[in-house]
Amino acid sequence: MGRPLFDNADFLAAARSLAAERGPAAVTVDSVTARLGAPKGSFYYRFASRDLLLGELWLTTVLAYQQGFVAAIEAGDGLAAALHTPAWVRRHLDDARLLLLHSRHDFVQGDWPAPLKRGVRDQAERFEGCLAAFSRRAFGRAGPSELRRATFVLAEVPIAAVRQHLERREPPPPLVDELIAETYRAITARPRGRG
Amino acid sequence: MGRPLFDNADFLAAARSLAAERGPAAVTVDSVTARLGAPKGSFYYRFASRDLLLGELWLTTVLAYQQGFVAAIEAGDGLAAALHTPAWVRRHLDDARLLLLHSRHDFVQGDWPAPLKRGVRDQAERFEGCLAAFSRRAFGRAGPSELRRATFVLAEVPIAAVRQHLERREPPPPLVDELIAETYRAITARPRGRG
DNA sequence: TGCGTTGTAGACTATATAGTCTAGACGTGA
DNA sequence: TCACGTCTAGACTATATAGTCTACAACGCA
Repeated sequence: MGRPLFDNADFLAAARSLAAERGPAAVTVDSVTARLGAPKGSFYYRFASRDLLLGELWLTTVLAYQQGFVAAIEAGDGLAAALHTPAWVRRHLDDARLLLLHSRHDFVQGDWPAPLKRGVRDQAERFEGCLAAFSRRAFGRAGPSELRRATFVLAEVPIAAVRQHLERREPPPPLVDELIAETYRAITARPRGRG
Repeated sequence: MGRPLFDNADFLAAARSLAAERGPAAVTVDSVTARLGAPKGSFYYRFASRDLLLGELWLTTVLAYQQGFVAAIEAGDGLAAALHTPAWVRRHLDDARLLLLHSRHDFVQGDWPAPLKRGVRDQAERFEGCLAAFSRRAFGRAGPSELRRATFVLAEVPIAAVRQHLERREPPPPLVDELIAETYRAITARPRGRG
């Protein structure tokens, strides 16, 4: 042997399926290489550490998820942004399990590997930019409480509505979209409060 | 040496604070006994396994949390049940972190220790009973989609609204209650749909 | 054909962890 | 005061894991 039998993508794919099946904690260097039939040396030849593998796994997944969300916001369609979560989940059940059933800290604890830090920061800033843009459009300004409202309606509620179906490995039913949409309308309706 | 220096409650308290600070994974037999200055033998004299400790920790916490929720449902006050989450979180920040920031499976993976199984099952049944009761009252029946709505408005949304504050170790601001209440009214309002 | 680069191969080390086991200290009741 | 039961004490075992290190195989190029 001597020529490449495994590349970065192989390791990432094995890690991805393990994480979807059994959670990020089950993604060990041994389990990944075993699934691939690869020796440990090949793994460490390509990834400096387990953290780098898991960080890359998380980051690529969150970017893929965020893409449609950002597009909806840029198109000025807040409801579509809120409904992006169930839609994406239906198309990418495994990736969704990986991303939405676990926290970022279940992938990499403590400091993130330097090569990924900027990527994570950019991702977060882009997301916050979306919240601010939406906030201005829907609520007229992007102060703290408007941003809090935006987070609630665009992120927290959609993710919460989808979670139990991810746990059961099933696509969220249409009712989930209804619940998200009804909440969206209530929270973005101009005259707020109980009266 | 000889007479009891530590009892079950001591170990549970040490585990509780560790879990709140650093998550259930950080609750190891060594970390718990170290925090207490107790020897390992004392721990295993009282708990058959780490799983038993963590299971008991989770179960007692979820029961404490559920108590106010059940009371609100039995009083026929659905909104109070939805707002119970932020209220309880404010009074028990540490326990709330422990309970709401992690899944049950982060405490005990695989099969639960036999002595706890029944407790967990009863707890789940009681919760489902509440959902059904609320469902009947708010939606007229307790079919699958009404139960799904009930879960959304009584559990998923309140917990989601509170999460980011738990992560920051801060009490949820009043705005969180507003968001939950507005959602509650929208979802339980009689004439549904977009019209 | 020989040599250097790239990557495979897997034994090896270090460390964290759950759980076991034996010794013995202390209090209590006979 | 003695024997026994309760509980502390901590060394010990087994296992999982991240990461290291040395050997060498295959390929391309001179």
